[in-house]
Amino acid sequence: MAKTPQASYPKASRSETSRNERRRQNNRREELLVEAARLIAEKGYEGTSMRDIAAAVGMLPGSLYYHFPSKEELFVELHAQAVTSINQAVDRAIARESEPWARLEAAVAAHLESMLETTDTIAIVSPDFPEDRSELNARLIEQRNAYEAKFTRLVDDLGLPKSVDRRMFRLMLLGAVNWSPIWYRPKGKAGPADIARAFITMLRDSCTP
Amino acid sequence: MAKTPQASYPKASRSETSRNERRRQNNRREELLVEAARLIAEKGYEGTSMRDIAAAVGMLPGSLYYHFPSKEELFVELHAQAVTSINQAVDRAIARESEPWARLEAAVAAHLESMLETTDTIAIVSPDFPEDRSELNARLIEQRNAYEAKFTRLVDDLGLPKSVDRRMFRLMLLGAVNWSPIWYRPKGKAGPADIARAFITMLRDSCTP
DNA sequence: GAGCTAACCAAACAATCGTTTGGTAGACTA
DNA sequence: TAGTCTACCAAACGATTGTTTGGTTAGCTC
Repeated sequence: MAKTPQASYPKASRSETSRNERRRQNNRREELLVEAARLIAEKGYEGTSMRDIAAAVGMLPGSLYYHFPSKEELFVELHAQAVTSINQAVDRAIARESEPWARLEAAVAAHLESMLETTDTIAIVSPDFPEDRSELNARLIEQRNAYEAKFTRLVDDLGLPKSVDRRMFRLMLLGAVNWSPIWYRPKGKAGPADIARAFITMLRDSCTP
Repeated sequence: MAKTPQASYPKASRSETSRNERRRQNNRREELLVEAARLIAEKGYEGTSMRDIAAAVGMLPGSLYYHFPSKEELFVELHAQAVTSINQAVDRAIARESEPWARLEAAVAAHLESMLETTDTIAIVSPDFPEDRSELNARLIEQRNAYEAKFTRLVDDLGLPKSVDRRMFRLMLLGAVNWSPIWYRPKGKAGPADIARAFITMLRDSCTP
């Protein structure tokens, strides 16, 4: 009973024998999350019913509640998974660069790629839940805080002139990036890397000749 | 039976006497739209039921269908109203300026003010409907096309160097602007005009010293 | 092979959803 | 004053929602 692990999924067994961890356990759970992500990305949170998710994996609606205590909890876990995934992708990207502007551009490109290429992430990182579901929103925002702090650091490292508001700089860049799923078309000639380069270039270099 | 006028609301009368147009008609209809906008801005489209809207104006749920043929149609009209409102606000704003960058900044400020100050417009202009409701989305996009074309013209007038992709410029700016309701807090010291100035400054002037 | 439990099935629950149908009070027209 | 039409009320319809409850089976340990 150490610091309330709160594992909603069944524990491996009572014995702590590390042999054969997790046994046959959580088989469909991962598959469930994948299908749920796909459906929610396509039809939205409200537009996707528990029956839809269950049918996608060939289960009955009630069976979902063996794996997740509620629909909201399912989404929170989905959101956490998406944030972790993007976080890792961004970390790998900025590790390859050293120059500050190049690092920021790589981070933006990785963020864009996660949102635009892997369809599952769309509408998850940018869930735009209505305000009245405040407790849900609070948990989602908390999950994203560490991620956004990473961009604060990247912007700080740019050594911008003091006349430039660094917070506004970050909000403008991330806003433009997060909005891109709205207008992005996969068949277009501009991929994530192109968009990232264009955005960074417009901020770094002056647009007035 | 001329080209299917399809007026869902009742015609003033059979006679075409222009005296006393619209009589006492459409009394609560306007009030209905106002309350619907307020509720949808607060709880989202799916989160707002026809019963909620009816209760807000003191009517019974079924009575809404005297004014609107469906919930979707109600929203489409709401969206059209919001787009028109923003359109007019932007027009008034750019009419006061002559220098191209000042005109663009004024347009952005007006757009931001419409989204951030008048709460009714939030989540209406940026409805982010799931993809599967394609026919609804198509109609909303059509309503916004004329509005977005206005920004295309404003950007063209800037006389940007040929190295700058004007489409990307517009998408970046509008993306950053449309995302701002996510992080904007009314009690903050940066109002719509401040945000507009910051965004435009970062694009016009170089961020590298 | 007895016992246990993870991982489901089967069937319902109450609530809510958008919408329809039939009726009606009151203002207006003729 | 009779008739018409607007702007609702009253009550339901069927469908769908998230969720619960009790049973069942297959794989594991002992």
